[in-house]
Amino acid sequence: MDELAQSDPSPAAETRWALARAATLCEQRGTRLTDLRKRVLEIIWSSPVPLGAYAILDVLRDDGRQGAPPTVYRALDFLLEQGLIHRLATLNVFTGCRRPDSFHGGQFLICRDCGQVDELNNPTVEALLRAEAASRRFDALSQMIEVLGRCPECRREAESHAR
Amino acid sequence: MDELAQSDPSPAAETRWALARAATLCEQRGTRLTDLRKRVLEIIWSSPVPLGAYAILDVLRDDGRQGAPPTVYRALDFLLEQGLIHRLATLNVFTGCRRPDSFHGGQFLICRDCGQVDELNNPTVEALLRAEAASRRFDALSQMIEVLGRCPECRREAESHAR
DNA sequence: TCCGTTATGTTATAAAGTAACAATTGCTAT
DNA sequence: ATAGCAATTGTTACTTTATAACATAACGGA
Repeated sequence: MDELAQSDPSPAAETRWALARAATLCEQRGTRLTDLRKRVLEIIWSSPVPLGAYAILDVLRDDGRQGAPPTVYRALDFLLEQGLIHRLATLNVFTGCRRPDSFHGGQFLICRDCGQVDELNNPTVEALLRAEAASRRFDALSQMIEVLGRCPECRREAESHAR
Repeated sequence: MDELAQSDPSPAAETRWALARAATLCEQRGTRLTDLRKRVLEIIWSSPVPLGAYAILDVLRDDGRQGAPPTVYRALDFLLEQGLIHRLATLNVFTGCRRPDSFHGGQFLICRDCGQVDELNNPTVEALLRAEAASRRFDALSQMIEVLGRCPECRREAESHAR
């Protein structure tokens, strides 16, 4: 199992899957998924929308844990390095990665209204961009694709209000 | 003329082209390219690398102009709305748009080392992403693609140092 | 020329991210 | 087991990026 199934599992099941997968991957790689890092990953997966660093920090504090910004940012850096989360630069938020086994560029649909995110996986797009880079002798290290717009629910919502 | 020629004009010529094009477009659209907005656009085009808002503000102050952050951000908002510049979210910087006539998503190669930026224009990628969005009933408003890596010069540089 | 709209000036503050150093934890080799 | 080293976390202070709110000025049509 290296990809989260598309069968729309419950959020709690997704979170369990992500944590278990992360633990396995870190063990294989000889990196340490500490309590703090695991908790940050859990917080990210437990949220229906991507969270900013300070929102994560608030949850940690609610846990009763001590913490300052560097606490969160260091955990986030680790999770990013391990490919367990993505950072959405246009919104300064973080979201769990659904295919943490293969390092890959992020492809996201981001709802401008509700903040929900859908992760795409279009290998053709990735290949085309790699080819564009190569043709310009550019050494591509990472790809980030962020499509901003409106998710189906918010779209329906907006249309019903318009009437 | 609706696209900056690929024949590698001088930076000064590029800047002149961009300012003239912007003036025409704004007139056509009935929007006002004021002195401040024009100057900010000129500052952006005159720089070999994309600039952050505060770097632009520094130049404005060197001009002898009064100014605070909102001064710059408002001008930038206008230029973004008009499609005259792009914002590179991963770096919090702004760069001139080479095809300001057609609103379009940005596709960029960004050099991690020197900060230089190359704007791509791959309609296939754009169409594929639009199709992905549509198949999920997602209403796509804008696409942002940022490929981070190393430009040919910095690549050569790095390789020569490695020896 | 008056008036409403749009743009800019100004002050203050919010939000996001990092530097630097101290304290702690965990692992390894004796 | 334990000394010593490396990795992680705690803590303080700060930098950078961005916006809110309100005052002033410029512009453009009745």
